[in-house]
This record gives sequence, C-alpha cells and structure tokens, in this order.
Amino acid sequence: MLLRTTCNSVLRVTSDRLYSRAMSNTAIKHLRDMEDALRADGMRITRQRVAILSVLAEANDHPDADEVHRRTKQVDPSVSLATVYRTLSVLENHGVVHRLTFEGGGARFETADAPHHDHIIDVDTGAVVEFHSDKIERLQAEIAAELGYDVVHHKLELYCRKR
Amino acid sequence: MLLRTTCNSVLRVTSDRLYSRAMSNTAIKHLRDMEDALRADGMRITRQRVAILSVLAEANDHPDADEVHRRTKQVDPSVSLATVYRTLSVLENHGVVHRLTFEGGGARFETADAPHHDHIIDVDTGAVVEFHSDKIERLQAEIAAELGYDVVHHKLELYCRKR
DNA sequence: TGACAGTTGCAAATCGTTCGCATAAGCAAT
DNA sequence: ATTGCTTATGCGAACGATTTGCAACTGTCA
Ligand SMILES: [Mn+2]
Ligand SMILES: [Mn+2]
Ligand SMILES: [Zn+2]
Ligand SMILES: [Zn+2]
Repeated sequence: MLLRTTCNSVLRVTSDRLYSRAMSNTAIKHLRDMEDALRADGMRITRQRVAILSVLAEANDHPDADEVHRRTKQVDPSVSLATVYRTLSVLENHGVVHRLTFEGGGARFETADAPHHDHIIDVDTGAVVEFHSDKIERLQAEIAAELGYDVVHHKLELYCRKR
Repeated sequence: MLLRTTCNSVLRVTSDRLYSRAMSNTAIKHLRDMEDALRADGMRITRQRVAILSVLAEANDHPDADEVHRRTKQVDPSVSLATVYRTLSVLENHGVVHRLTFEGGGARFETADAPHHDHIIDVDTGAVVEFHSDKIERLQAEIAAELGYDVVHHKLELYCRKR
C-alpha cells in the first residue's frame, strides 16, 4: 500500500512499519514517471521497485549497484542486493536508467530523464563531471555515416586531471 | 636462447624443441621494439614474454586475454593463462599495449605502436573498425580545458549498425 | 658459474554479477 | 475481499574474468 501526500513526502505502509521520507517535488514526479514507464510495459510495481526508484529519483550522482543497495536499505531494509541488480537491469531494458562502465570498479547507474550527456572522470579524485557537445555528437554521426554505419549509442569518457 | 635469422623468421630454441615461425619484417621490428622498451625498464625478456609479444606484434585485431593465450600456445604450449594476464598488465603499464573494454565480455588488447585512434563496434557482428578525428580530439581537449581539466586519456566508442 | 631478484605455473581466491529455486505478492477478474 | 495466475523476491550457490600466494624456476650481471 502506497500513499502519496501533497506535502513533498512519500508514505509507505508495510505490514508492520510506516516509513516517511521527504522528497522534492521534482523527485516525486520523476519517481511517478518511472513507475508509469514500467506499468506501461506491464511490469509490476513492487515495494522494492518503488524503494529503488525513489533512491534513483533522488540521486544526482552515479552510484554503483552496491551504493544503490545501501541507500535503498535506508528506505526498506529488506531489499536484497540481488533484487537491486535485477531491478537495475529491468530499468535499463526499459530505458529508464543508463548503465555506465567507467574504468576500474563495477557498473554505475543514472536515470535516463536528463538530456544526453557524456562524462569527465577526475583520475585523482574520482569526481564525475557531465558535459555535452553538439559538435562532437554531430561529428560522431558523420564519421560513422562515412563508414556506412548508423550510431546506435556511444561512449565518450574523458579521464582528466585538474590543471 | 633466441636467434633471429635474416629471412623473416624467428627461431626459438628450448631445451627439447625448436620452433620456427614466419613473421613479416615489420612484425619482427615491432617485436624488437617492444622487447627493447621492456629491457629499457629493467624487465626481463623471458621465453613466455617473447612468445606473447610475437603474438601481439602479428595481431591486426583486438584479441582478449583468452585469445592471446590461445595464439601464444601455438608458439609455446607451456605458457599459462595467468602469465598472459600478468604480461598484458606489465605491457600496459609500460605503454606497450592498450587495454580496451568494449561493452560485454572481457578486456581486449592492441599494441600501442599505431597512432591514436578510436573504435566503432558493429553491434550486430562485433566487427571493430578504427577511426580518427582530429576535430573530435581537439574538441575534447577544449571542453576539458573549459572545465579546468587536462585530458589524461579518453575512451570514445561508437556502437553502430550497418545502414 | 654463481647469486639474487624477478618470473612462472598451478590452484585457490576475489569480485562483481547472475541464477535456481521455493516462497511471496502484484494485479485483474471474480 | 477473495481467487488465481504470473511475476518478483530473498537466499545462497554458481558464474566468468581476473588476480594472487607460493614454491619452483630462470634471466641477468658480476
Ligand atoms: Mn551522468
Ligand atoms: Mn584499435
Ligand atoms: Zn555523447
Ligand atoms: Zn580519440
């Protein structure tokens, strides 16, 4: 049973507990949008999926599966790591999240609501900065076209050091 | 004991066997260059390293560790997979090979002698095409600079489909 | 030809991720 | 609400790629 109040919070009623968590309006809208995307594809909206989606909706970084699990457990301690992995894969397949595979360490995730961008990774601190270049995107398509290809998706990562 | 003839081949004498293999002039030169790079850094030129280097010098594709091992065993069946992994890491650390991490599957390798290029991966066939764009390289540096960074290295992969 | 430090093969360990299976729980129709 | 069908879950074991501990081996240089 899931109730949404009008005052920027999500109440979740489980058999023996009641959770309440403050979320921004935009995060709540984002959460609803992702739920709807799943529902539209006939996926079930489970307690664990809502917990995971709410974590992703709030994140403004690029957490790995373990970090998503850690945060999700603060919403619902019963969610298992296996379910986090399964859910992230489901969400990826439905175009709701993107999987990022930076050098070293496991996959990292971000929601797919923001417009396309690529990443700078600070090799010293691990900090991630987002950027977008229409010029580069256009050049990629041109180069592929010259070789007889269409770009399905691409990966552009700049491993950098503060100058 | 390692002998090089003048006629495009490498003879390798081991305790109980004599191998002979045809290699192109350029591959032999390439092999020597890589050996020298290791020697210059005080690394030992072992039988297994020469075998692996000769495989890499001849390769014009992007084999993974297992494929390097398979090819190396045809030169010297005693080389273990662990040594292949260790050697590839050593070569990477000495700037002699590059490690590529395309989506799905393990790391793949290529020698670092060719000028810098990026990769198109055919999502249907797995075929890899190399390309280079000075414009893109320049734009990457400009974007990083605007954000206060120097590019240490980067990854640009275009996952494409034949049009 | 030593002597020593670097290298190897082997098997076991690691790490991130996936899987099988029995149980739990969405969801739509009653 | 209750039912019934089907999907999702938690657990732990399995997985695949890569790394590592260790004892034996071998380049290298004096
Ligand atoms: Mn991002
Ligand atoms: Mn290449
Ligand atoms: Zn892009
Ligand atoms: Zn490049």
